[in-house]
Amino acid sequence: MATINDVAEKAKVSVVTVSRLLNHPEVVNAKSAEKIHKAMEELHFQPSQIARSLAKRRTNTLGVVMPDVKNPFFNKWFRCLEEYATIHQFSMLLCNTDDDPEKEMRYIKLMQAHRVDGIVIVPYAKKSIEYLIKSGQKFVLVDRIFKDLEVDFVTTDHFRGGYEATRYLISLGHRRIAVLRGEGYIFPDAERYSGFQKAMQETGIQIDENMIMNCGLDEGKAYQQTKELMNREERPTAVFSFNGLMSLGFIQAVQEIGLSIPQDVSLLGFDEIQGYGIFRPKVTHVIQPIKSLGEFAFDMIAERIKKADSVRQQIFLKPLLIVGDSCIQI
Amino acid sequence: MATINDVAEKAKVSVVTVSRLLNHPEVVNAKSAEKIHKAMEELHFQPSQIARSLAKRRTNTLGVVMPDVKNPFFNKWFRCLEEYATIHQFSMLLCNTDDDPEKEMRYIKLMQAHRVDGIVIVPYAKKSIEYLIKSGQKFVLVDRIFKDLEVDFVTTDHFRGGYEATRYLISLGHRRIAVLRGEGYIFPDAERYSGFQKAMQETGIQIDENMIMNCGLDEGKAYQQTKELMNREERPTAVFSFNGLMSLGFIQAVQEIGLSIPQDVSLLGFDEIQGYGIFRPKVTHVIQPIKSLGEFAFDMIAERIKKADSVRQQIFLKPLLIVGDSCIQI
DNA sequence: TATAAAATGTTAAGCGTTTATCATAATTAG
DNA sequence: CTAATTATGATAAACGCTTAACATTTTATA
Repeated sequence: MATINDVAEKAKVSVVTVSRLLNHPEVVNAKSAEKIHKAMEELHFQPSQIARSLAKRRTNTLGVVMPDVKNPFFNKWFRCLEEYATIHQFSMLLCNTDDDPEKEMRYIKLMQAHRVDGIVIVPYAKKSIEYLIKSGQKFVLVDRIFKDLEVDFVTTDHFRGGYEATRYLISLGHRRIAVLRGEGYIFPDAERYSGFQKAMQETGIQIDENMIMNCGLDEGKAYQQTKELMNREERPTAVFSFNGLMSLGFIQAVQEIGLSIPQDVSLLGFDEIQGYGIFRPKVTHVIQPIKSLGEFAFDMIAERIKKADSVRQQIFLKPLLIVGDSCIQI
Repeated sequence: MATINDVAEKAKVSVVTVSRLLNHPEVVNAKSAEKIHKAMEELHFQPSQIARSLAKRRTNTLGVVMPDVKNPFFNKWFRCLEEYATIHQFSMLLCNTDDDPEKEMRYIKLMQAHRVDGIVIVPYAKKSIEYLIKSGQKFVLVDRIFKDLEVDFVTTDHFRGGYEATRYLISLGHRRIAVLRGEGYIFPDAERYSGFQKAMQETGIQIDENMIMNCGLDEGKAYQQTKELMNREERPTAVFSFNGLMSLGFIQAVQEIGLSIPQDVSLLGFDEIQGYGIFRPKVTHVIQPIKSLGEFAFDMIAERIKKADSVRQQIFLKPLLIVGDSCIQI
């Protein structure tokens, strides 16, 4: 591949002028610029980001470390981040940890070896974050945070999401509310649950611990738990499901049992279901401002890259309750 | 961040020895190796991939250019590729084209600027591939190919998938078979349809063009088309849906109309449905060897990187028909 | 202990850029 | 036409590593 020298030669200017055009186009005059551009075209020249990175100590690339792009929430978020970052001339190195602490650590170090300018991470282990801090790495946390760590982050206000959803169910007259939740020690899940608790307490409703179902992460577990739950003598009148996949498992199980939503049980879900647009009844659900989660994440890391000592930012974004037809007044 | 010089100094060896350890560990003896490793640890040293890349003219990174990670098929594939590539010490720069030719072109050039060792691409525009060829870029095509282009590729044998699925439906006695297809000019879709045609012709069944429904890409269109299709006087006895999202749209529409699968209509889908594991009836579907698509893609590009003149590889992988309960004999 | 082999060091160039400094040339203004 | 501006050039060092060639030291072997 052609180098800057080849371009200079072909355009009959010095390499310095070419470099100037690349980095400070305003200081080279129109004629030269044109000659150089022409030479670049002809040679299919693309300045080596590698060499530039080395010289400028800036790679213009971001490391994105997340649990799993297969997860619909994360892949939507990633796309938003990518789109926004691309506009700002950043590329992304992507890796998936599967919530495995060792992978997470390994990948973080890999990103550092690549000298990414910053890391955007949806973390799993606190230890990883402590390492990031102590190694002086610039980074921002997304979605999952650690309350006692003084770092930049942007996340949905999961507590509020859980709270408002629950209040909504209560306002419809529901008292026996079941919860399909995931890994309780992960921030979003824990917060949503706290929100749920608060709403229940505030309104003086006793939480029935037997109706708090732990469903891991996938729809299979939620499906099984639902079968068990809905075949009890005393069924819940409403179910609050903590993510889209669980909602799916719930719906399927309920259908098989021969019950219907919302006549027999109301459903309120967190996040969307893949292909949800056509589901009937439309499920009432809490959505997260995914686009903003991507854009804030970028803005924050960009800011931090610009000045290491810029003020710390901790942003909680408001979730939104989308009312469908899956919850009824009782 | 510490450099190789700092390490050398701390370990009281020359930089060359450190470099040797990094690149040809077999030539440095155990004691020195240990000293150096210790120094690296203490300094949190990570060799700069940037500097290494520049010196070695090798980045050990792959550019992955694909339509959209949000697509369940692609994100599964990407994960397989990532996992396998990581084992072989490759990192991945990822970008999504949304099947926009201009984005595709821009991203390809971006990858080149980053001097990726190779590009793995699920292409959209033929023009992009022609550019790749003429610029001497090393690359492999995945899933979507151009038959008249002499390049490395790995893809599912979509023709065979379409053919075998159709033969299966025919073997169950179906004659009025409808197809929910997507963008016909994209290779997989076109091939699946050709396979369908061949099977129909071979068995002397007339294709009813009115039952070939174009559904774009999303479940919404498939949903609408299904509603139209299934409300006709003469309904198909079976439907062959070309992807998971469409199957979803179909299922929902059929349910709403009040028909059931497979009693009123059989369904055979290509690819899986998100959360399909719990769907009842289990839908009969053709699956692609996603893992192999990832691993072959990597092996091929790795081979090509090793020797530019290695023999061209064009691989068609066998799809697999998974029989569920969504198709019945009539 | 002499000799061969293995490990390390020294030096230097190179990868493709950027950037600073200073000098010179071209253009514009007065 | 001269002085002030503006644009370019020449030169060189730097970014952090690799690699080759050769010299020297250390270790193992006979």
